[in-house]
Amino acid sequence: MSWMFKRDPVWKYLQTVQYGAHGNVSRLSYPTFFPRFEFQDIIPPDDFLTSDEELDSVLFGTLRGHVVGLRYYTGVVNNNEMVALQREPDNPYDKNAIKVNNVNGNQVGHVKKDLAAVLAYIMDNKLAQVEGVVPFGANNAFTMPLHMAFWGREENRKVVLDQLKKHGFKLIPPPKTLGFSLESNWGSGRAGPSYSMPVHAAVQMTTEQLKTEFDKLFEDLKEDDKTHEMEPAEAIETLLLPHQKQALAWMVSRENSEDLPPFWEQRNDLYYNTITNFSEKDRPENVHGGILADDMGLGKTLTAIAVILTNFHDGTPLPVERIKKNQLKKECNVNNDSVKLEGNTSEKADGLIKEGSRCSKESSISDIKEKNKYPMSEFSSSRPKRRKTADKYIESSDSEEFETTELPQKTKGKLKNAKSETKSRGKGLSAVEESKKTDLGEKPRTTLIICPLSVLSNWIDQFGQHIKSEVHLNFYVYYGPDRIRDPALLSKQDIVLTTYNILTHDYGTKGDSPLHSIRWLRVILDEGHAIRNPNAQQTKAVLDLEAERRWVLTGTPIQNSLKDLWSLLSFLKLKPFLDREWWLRTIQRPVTLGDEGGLRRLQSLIKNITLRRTKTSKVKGKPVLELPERKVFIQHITLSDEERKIYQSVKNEGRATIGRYFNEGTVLAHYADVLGLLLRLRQICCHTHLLTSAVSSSGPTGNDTPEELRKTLIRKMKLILSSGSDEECAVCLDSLTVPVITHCAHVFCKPCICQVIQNEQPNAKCPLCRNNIDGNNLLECPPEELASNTEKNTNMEWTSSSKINALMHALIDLRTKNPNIKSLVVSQFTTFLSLIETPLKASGFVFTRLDGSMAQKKRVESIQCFQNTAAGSPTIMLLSLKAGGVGLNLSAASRVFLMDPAWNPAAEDQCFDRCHRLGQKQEVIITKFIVKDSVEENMLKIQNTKRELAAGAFGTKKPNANDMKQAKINEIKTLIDL
DNA sequence: ACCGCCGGGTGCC
DNA sequence: ACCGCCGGGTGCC
Repeated sequence: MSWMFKRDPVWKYLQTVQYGAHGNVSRLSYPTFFPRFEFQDIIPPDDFLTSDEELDSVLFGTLRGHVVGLRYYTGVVNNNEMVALQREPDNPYDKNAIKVNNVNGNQVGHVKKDLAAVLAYIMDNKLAQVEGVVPFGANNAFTMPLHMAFWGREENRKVVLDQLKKHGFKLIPPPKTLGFSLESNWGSGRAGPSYSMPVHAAVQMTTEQLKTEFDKLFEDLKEDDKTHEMEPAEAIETLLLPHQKQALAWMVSRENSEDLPPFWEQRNDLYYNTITNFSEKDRPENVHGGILADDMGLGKTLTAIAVILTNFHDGTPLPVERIKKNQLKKECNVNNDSVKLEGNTSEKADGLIKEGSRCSKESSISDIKEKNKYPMSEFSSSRPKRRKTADKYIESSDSEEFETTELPQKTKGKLKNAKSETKSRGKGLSAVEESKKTDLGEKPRTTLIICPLSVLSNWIDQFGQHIKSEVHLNFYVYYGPDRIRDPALLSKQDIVLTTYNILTHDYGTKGDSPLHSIRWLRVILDEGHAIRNPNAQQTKAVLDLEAERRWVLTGTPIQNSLKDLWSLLSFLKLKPFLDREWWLRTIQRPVTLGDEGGLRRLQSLIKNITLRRTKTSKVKGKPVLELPERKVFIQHITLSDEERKIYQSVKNEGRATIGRYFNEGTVLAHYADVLGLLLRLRQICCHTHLLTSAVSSSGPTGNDTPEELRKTLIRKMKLILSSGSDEECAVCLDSLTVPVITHCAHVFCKPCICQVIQNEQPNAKCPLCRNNIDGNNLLECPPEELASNTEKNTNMEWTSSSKINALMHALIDLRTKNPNIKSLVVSQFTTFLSLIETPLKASGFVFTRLDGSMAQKKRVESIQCFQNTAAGSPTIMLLSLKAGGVGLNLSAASRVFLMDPAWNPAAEDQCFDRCHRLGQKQEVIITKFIVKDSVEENMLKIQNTKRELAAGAFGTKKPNANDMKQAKINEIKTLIDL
């Protein structure tokens, strides 16, 4: 190994945390100040992730020391290169030992032991984060100087200084200007060039400036490499819009690019990282991928499909022409195989081929739906019929035969096996291609797409829609209990589609994850923000995938926090950010502290690897998308006297209680009760019958007996589940499946939390609050109780409500004016939707329904039924606010009736966008029903505050626990007019 | 000389 | 390490 003598003093940051090469991951966990359920309703969960402990750090000062024992280790460093200090408590010679590693994680040496003695104490007790830079790293045989900066919370400053003093060390105080951007003017020795102080002192930008700067990050469409357009492969049937062609060109160029990754340059025969001053002989791989962060509805799925087919192999598209030419021949092959299959296998295989040769789009879709309708095997019993067939199929076919899902095609679709497909394509290829194929045994050829379950069917549909019918792709939907777990066969596919849950589940079952034993050509994460929680098993499962090209598609990018961006970067495997320390030192902290250099780096990073267009972005002066207008109307509702009476009595009673909490200063401790009251009020605004299903708030509980505790926890869980918030599991970040509550009152999916407990045993901790948890202490929601609640309602004699009257009036009016217009009727309360069914039926409306409780198969049916524009198709969809994912397309509707306001305006907007999206031809009119003089009006106020907050939320220091507490208390006051 | 000084051996934690 | 430190050899000027 060798190293450089010269380097630019570009960014000499002396800031870090003492994470080791792979970090102290538990510090990434959510802050623990409050139980999660207290906030989830009003402050979006993202905020939990952003008030980071590191951001509270201040610079205590710097210190000089020495790295010793260089000759025993291979790690080398340049002058002025950043190094990581890592505790090594198990060192047999000194329990205080501290390793010094270079950016690559190779050990350079140790901190000299007298200094290590005090540093170990500071690091072990997390009194400060110690970060190192080696001013003269090059050409040292035995020792080298080390500069350290100590960062920590203000309250720890004194103890750190005292400790150091006790051992005879004294920190050099930080320059008064600002701590974060420390110019290292410690040069002038013999080992390297000297550095002058920077001409300009570090500048701290104002919040305003920061925000403006951040906005600029994405406004760089004018760059050449992003305005270039590219025609998709011939195999793509759909015409791409200009912005999609731009994305295609950019993505293909990124995949094929041989450029160095951002912040790397070649210097002589070495590759040099300009941020950390690290250099090495091996050329760092560029990310053959990136982040496509276009707004929802700009066609990310189509763009991704175009990339797959256009940059199919070695930078060339899927050869459509040959396939066309050989169409006849191919049919022959298929038939041959069919004969062969018939000989040794079941009627199923026979059916596959027969069906394949002349099946309609419908039958093809239905077959895919067949495959996709089961949830993960763990969560539901498999369907015996199907399983039997598949088993038989696998058994009878030695090993080669493989069930491949053909895409739904407009004209025809096929189901056949991979073997026949490989053969037929082989014959269609040129000699060159053919020869490649033989040694292609090792060469990855398969694209893996991972998406949330909610958009799985969307991907299948879109492949069907956008690819010409004569094109044949080996496409396998790796989903359902019968999924074939054979890496050899999966790696012969062109495309494998699966969900995060399947991936995570397979990953959890050790040694049995075919997806992890394959080197993929390309991995595409749809809705990539799903991996924002670095602790989640799901994230680990994703990060462990091997791939040459990596893409993240996300409609809700980086907006939330820099942390999210780091998750994505670690998936993209962009050096040196795989290790969070370098990310924190060089970008996250500088940016959050308002440092210009940090922002510059962030900018060039984002410019390099992401493409983002919003609905209002322009291509050649024209908006990317010309969507019809969207109008939001608020219709005020006056409650009937009877409703008002009930409302007031509940409100007065609740206000008295909560007023008491305010006086006692225990509002937040009784947050569940506050939520309960608000929930009841919101329900009354919709329909008084909803009230009966509300969980009655029992008084203060001594909850000493286990049974009492159990009841309290179950009550809390039910409240959380029924309060209309989009409670998600903090482990998988997906909707809760089989919700369970821990003794520390946090709700997770049962499978997720069980996994966590298993992994961390014997000392498993709650991912949210780090309290100890025990698999035996998880409480499930008794399903019969949930069921009885809904039954109670259905047994009640139906009556209308002011809101229902208003809705029906509007719907009937609309039908009179234009019977073809379709509407979404949206509520957070599914029981309310049920109540609405009665008058809809009575008035002769054809309607369908979509809510979270429906099985995947029923959802898909419901969506297709509604999207169908044929006469007699439903004109109304009853939609629960959070049903379906971002990808849900309900563009057949042009009216939305929002029956009750949501806490989070973003949730409402997302819901509106399900019909106000690509494909919408009509003006979209949204009506929000808001009860006058009620909690609903107050919710609107809070929504506005939130919108303002979200607009200016980036980059600055996040509110701390106290700020949040105060904000919360203010919200409660607003909500119940206190 | 229970010192100083010399010079060889030696070297992370 | 062109150092520091150790410990043995040595001892007026």
